[in-house]
Amino acid sequence: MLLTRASEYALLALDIIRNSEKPKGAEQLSNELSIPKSFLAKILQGLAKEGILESKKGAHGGFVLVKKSSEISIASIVIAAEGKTPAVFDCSQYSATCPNGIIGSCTISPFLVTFQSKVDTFLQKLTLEDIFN
Amino acid sequence: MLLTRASEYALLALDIIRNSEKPKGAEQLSNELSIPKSFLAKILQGLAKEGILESKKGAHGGFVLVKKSSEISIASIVIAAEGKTPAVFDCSQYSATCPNGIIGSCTISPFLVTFQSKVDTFLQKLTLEDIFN
DNA sequence: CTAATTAAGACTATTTTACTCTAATTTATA
DNA sequence: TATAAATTAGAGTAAAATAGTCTTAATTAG
Ligand code: SF4
Ligand code: SF4
Repeated sequence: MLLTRASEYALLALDIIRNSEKPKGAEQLSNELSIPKSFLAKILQGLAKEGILESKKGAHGGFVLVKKSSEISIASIVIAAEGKTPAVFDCSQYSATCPNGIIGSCTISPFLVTFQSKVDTFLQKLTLEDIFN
Repeated sequence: MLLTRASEYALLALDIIRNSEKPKGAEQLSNELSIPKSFLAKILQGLAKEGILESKKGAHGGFVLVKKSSEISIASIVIAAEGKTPAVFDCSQYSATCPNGIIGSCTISPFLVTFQSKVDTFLQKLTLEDIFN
């Protein structure tokens, strides 16, 4: 699985948030989507940290979009939700996790790197607006 | 992670096997690649079942390629190694695992399906020969 | 016959994912 | 200014997937 629940929940929540005038609270979103509140809250906090959402504390608080849908890439959302960019494989980003220490001379490494870059590009080019239209 | 160790080991092993005249045993491969023998054996058995490798039992046995490298898609290897096609997400193949039962009306499902199909196509078009050249 | 090898399947260990819980902080508004 | 409604932070837990192990059986070249 390239994506986890975190990305799913982030995208589902963002679709609701972008269609709302007022800030949407974590509890309200979790009800509408039938997903665990604490978990969703965590994810939304992550999106806020990355500057995708603005969070308003206190009564009548909640989350609102800061940018236009067309200015938010799916890549940025997924990275914020997962805490890292989704990897095709351990070493597909040269993250130095080769158990054999053979990165560089590995026969399949070039394939993995190309594959990863295809995925990266796909996600970077797509925006929130794209996927909901 | 879209791919697991099983795919990595399968590909690394296949590169050695295709460059060998004689059948390659699981033990020999596991030594050359420094990967656990039992685990590799399991994976090779899977490749044999899918008709990617031929296995020869008994003394001087081992594994050989049955088709030409250019006739073996990476997709078929990965499917054999993983036991299933690598999924972008739970529901990206309409495998009916939607916890909300909203497949069909889900706002992000179209995106997931397109993403999955991009990945599928990429892996289907690539052959063993391609990635080692 | 026998040593070398694959086959099959149950089992275990490790890691990652998917949460949960509690306490602290902020803020609109009554 | 008190209060209730929210986010924030971080530790902790449960479940699932990954990555392996082990043992026994079946083949087969020599
Ligand atoms: S051996 Fe190759 S594929 Fe495996 S981790 Fe190292 S670089 Fe990556
Ligand atoms: S809600 Fe949408 S994304 Fe989530 S599992 Fe169901 S169909 Fe897939």
